[in-house]
Amino acid sequence: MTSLFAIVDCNNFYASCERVFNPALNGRPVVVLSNNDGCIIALSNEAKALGIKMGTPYFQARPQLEKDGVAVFSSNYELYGDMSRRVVETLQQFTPNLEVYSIDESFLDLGDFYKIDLQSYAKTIKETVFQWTGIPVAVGVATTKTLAKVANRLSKKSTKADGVLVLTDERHIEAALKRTDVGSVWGIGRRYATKLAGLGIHTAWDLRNVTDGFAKKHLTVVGLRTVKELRGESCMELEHMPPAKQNICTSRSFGETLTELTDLEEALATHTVRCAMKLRKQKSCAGVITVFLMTNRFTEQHYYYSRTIKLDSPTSSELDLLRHATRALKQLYRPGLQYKKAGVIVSDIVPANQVQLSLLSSQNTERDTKLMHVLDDLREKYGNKFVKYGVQGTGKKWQLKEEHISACYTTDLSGLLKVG
DNA sequence: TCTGGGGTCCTAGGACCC
DNA sequence: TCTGGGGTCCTAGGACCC
Repeated sequence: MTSLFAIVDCNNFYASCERVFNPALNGRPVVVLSNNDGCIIALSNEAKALGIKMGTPYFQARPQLEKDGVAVFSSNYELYGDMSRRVVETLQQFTPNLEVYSIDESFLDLGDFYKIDLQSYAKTIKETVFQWTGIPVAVGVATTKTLAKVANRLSKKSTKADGVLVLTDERHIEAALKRTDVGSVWGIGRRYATKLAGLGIHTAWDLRNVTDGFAKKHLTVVGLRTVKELRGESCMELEHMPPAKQNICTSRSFGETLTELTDLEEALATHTVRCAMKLRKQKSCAGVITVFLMTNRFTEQHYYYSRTIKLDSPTSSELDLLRHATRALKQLYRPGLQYKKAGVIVSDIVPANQVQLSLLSSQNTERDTKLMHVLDDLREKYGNKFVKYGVQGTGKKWQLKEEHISACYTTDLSGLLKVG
């Protein structure tokens, strides 16, 4: 029984989301910026054609963006998250065996679909998603996830394929792998690509033909799996239910550099609350909390300052976590430093129902748990800003720079009032 | 002046134990 | 002077993904 996977990948996802609600942008170059309007993280095809590169700092690209009339957006994750959900719901019409791999990619298990015409089936998926959501996607089909990724990538490059490529024929696979740089293979990053080039491996086809021993020696067991997948031997299963996260991190750069303890406290308190909410959402508790502060990593050698605290017993209460985060911050803080970013990481994560309570704290814990339920419900109904702590402050100073944010078309009803 | 955020997995080496 | 060997746990660092 051979496996069969499709990967559905949204084209230039964030840029496409902006377009869905602003059709005047069709045919125009569009870019989307990272948090704080820092870097370019998404480009429409027209923007790519202008030679603009992913990851370029906004301030560097700005002259060209203005000259070429590129539409620029701050990232709007509320909008992208909602559009992502719509795409997934559409895909679920095709199969329940689906893995949401990232905000803009899903794997579909087509294990039993060999008998059907895969080419026209994949085309139907693509057309349906566009019809229902307005998001253009590309579909790659193959016997392993890694080969499906290759197919997906090539489907976007060929006008003949037009966003749909089924890669099951051995001759086609060979041709496809010969046309794929080794660095474009899923699992081979920049470092490995450079290393492999030094060893005479330049294409995906070269990589497919190395020995197992070579792969393991130079790329570890992870790379060996990639090589096997290129040969058509499926080593990566579909993951229906993503496992609970083992670390959860919430961090942001500040809109401007901060020096005062109280400003840092406000920012960190907000990150801590969000971290606790993520923790509770996956029904976990954390045994360790780390607070970090960063100064300018581009100009200073020592820019990362962190403090890790082991908790008496794992918790998901933001009251507990706030107390420890504040204590850690006070130990970390040095007057006179120009801080650019702060964050909270919780780790040593265990399922909430497995937490052993220490006898002394159990009464508090029970009360906290009830309180957290109430807070989560209120935030669900009225939004995150509805319930805030004094220590979170007004946030004016540290909040993100978002000079080009679009409206939350899909979730924000107040937008309708403004228009009407 | 400006340069994102949030994750995973593997390996090597040191600490520690018997 | 000499100072085994094997197992486990933890951490830091390095690689990758979107």
